[in-house]
Amino acid sequence: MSHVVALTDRGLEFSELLAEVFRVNGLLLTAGDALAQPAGLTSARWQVLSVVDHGPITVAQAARTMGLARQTVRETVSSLVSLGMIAHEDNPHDRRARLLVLTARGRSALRAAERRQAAWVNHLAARTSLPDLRAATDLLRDLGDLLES
Amino acid sequence: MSHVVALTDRGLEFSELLAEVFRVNGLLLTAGDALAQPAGLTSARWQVLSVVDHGPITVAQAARTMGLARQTVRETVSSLVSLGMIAHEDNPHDRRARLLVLTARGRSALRAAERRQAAWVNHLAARTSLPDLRAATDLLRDLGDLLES
DNA sequence: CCTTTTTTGACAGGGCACTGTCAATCTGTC
DNA sequence: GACAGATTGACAGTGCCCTGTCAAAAAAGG
Repeated sequence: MSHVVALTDRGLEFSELLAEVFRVNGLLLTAGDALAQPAGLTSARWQVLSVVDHGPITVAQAARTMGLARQTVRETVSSLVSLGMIAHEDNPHDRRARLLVLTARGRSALRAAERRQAAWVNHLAARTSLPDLRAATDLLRDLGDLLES
Repeated sequence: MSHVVALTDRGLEFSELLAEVFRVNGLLLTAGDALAQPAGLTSARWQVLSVVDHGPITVAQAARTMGLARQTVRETVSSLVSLGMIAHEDNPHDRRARLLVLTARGRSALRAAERRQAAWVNHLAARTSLPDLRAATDLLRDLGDLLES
């Protein structure tokens, strides 16, 4: 056992969970893009539209809301502006930070994606046991809290 | 309820699980990078080293093993070659596809990362209930299978 | 007020994933 | 052996995430 690293049995089980998290995450991203594509969106653009839909907001505020870097949101916003889905409005409170608003095109793309997503989520959720679902969510939440500390 | 999309109660619970998967995935990536950094690695480079560690392999084979595009692995390999952690060997069976092998530097970086990871996993695993852990893994596995179909 | 600190959008550059394309090479078939 | 199809590494381009830097604007404090 020269190069084998010491993992406890528990550690091994845990590693399997981590692997599944990675796998499901990847599959979810793919599924998200598949849901977004017919609306002319990607997952990232969808998420931005969804945040802007809650009301006029600046890039920096949106980035904080989404837990992303300002620059990341800025890039996505700039492509959404090119697509005519987001427009700028002057911000009376801050001359630097213009407000983002949805255009009609942006709003209808968002609604289309949301309708598709709702059907998809309901379909998947109907195939899962509710108690198991809650238990798994709780465990992941605890794990997330543990990882954050 | 003009713009509200129809999500069942079950669908709502399910959405929470999805949010936790995204959150934990992000935290795991950050943790992985933190584990890799002292060894002079990133998560992606670490994964490539780990695959190459199982024996000489070509870029295309490694990409298939890891479930990534050839080009992605090619880029990471090229940076690892620049770092002196991976070397090329002629492949007697295919003149195009040279074999990748670990250098001494690559091997020691990999071992260092693995040692740190083992300690980290064991530490986290010790703080989690074993039955809950198995249940969550199973649910995610089923969900992954469902998503793949 | 005026100065210091913070916030903001913009720019530059890097990491990691993808797709599409191409020529070279390998493989299977006739 | 020759030809057709698959595989391979390399190149080009895209998306999405990050950090660091900068000047302008806003906010905070004296």
